[in-house]
Amino acid sequence: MQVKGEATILALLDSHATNLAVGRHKFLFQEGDPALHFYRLVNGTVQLSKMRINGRRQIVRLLLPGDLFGFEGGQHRRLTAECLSDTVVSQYQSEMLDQIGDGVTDLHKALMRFLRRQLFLTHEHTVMLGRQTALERVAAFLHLLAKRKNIKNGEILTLPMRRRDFADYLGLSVETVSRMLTKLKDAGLIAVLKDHGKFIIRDVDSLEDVMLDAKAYGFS
Amino acid sequence: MQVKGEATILALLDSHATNLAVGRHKFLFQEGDPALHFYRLVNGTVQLSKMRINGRRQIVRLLLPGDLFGFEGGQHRRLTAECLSDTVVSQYQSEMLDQIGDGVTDLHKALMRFLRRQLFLTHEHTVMLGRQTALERVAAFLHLLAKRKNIKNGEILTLPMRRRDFADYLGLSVETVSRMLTKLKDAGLIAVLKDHGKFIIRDVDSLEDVMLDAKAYGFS
DNA sequence: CGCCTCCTTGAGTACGATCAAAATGGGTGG
DNA sequence: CCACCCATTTTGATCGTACTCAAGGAGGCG
Repeated sequence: MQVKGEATILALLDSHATNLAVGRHKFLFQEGDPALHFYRLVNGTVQLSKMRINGRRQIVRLLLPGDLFGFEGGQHRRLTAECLSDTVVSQYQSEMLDQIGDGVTDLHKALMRFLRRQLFLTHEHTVMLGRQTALERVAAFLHLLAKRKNIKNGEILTLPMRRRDFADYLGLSVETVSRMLTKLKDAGLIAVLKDHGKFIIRDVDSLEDVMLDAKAYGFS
Repeated sequence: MQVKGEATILALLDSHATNLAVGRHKFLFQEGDPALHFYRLVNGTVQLSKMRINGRRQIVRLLLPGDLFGFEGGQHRRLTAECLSDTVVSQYQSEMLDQIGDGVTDLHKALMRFLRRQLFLTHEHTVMLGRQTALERVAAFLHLLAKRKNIKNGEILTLPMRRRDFADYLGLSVETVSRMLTKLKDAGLIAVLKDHGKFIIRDVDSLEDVMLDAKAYGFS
């Protein structure tokens, strides 16, 4: 079933494909590039990675022949695609994702957009777990929720999770989460209310700084 | 644009929706359940998690109102969805994902399936980075590639990555990867060839055991 | 042959986990 | 309303895993 599906993709796409040969250690695209195409890996190996400000890198996906990639969403690349070996890819216009099939409903387009966004968000999570310290993770989580819930400095962030859930999201122990919250509290970036699920966000921007590089911000 | 997209989803889906109210700490579904529906979170907070054999848990996604979930793919749930607060969700038949829009092409269906599979794979990666030891990660990576490339005991696994890439995929340092490979070599599960990109896989099943729980297998 | 890159091994350190105990708070029943 | 109990969080002490820094080996290529 899966195989049949992939064969179908191949057949339908091939009439619109441009084939590219790319050398070892060459980049197909890099973070920030405009996202004009998506790809199908024909031969070779490609890795998708993200680079953090402090130079630490996380590879979020390893691609083998048959894999599609480069449609993670958005106008610009949020990932870097590097060829690990001499590689052949088929290249397609990104617009095809919306155009193919005249009867494609808005619903389907929206679902696709949603899935692509999920993929992006999961990649962010991957980077966090692979390449951020405990303090950076806790700061990143609070920052994420503050942004998503549009919470300004001085306002209350409510999240109904217990510390156990908090820890299991961040890949840490309960105790470490608690300690990092205390650190952020002592630094004046948040206040922890008696109701343990509520925090006052005192300084969103500093949370972002800590999230990006706790050491550069001045923590230990 | 994003907002408009989501509003469109809402409007189109609502005619087919069943609304559910679910209490705090109740499960919407658990790993292994048949996957008959997908959902839209109307109110409350839901978390998607995976439990490892040794009892360690990783939350792979936190859902807020407006988020869609439950279409990660496959016949059975690979995630557990737990309500963190009293929650309202709209429930839809999974079949709608394939049926809606008569003009939906095989290409679009295949792309959707592919995206859903990617999401699943990324979740696996997330669990690895959040809740597996260095040795378990290295074993898991070799096991993954051996399976994917259909390599049997005694055969050669070629991966054109350098140790740097290996490490950045696993969220480890180069030195740690090297040490863990040596451990696996000393235990007789692999052999490391002079050409550093090639390994002989000596015992796929044991690699899987180590990947699942290195301590239970007998390491350190 | 010699240089350069990559990998491995070694020594010491540090971050976060684990184990243990104290503090805080919520809920229940008297 | 208060006293008690239980669950949860915080804090403390110790331990262990993986990181960092450093040196040594092994291949590849000119």
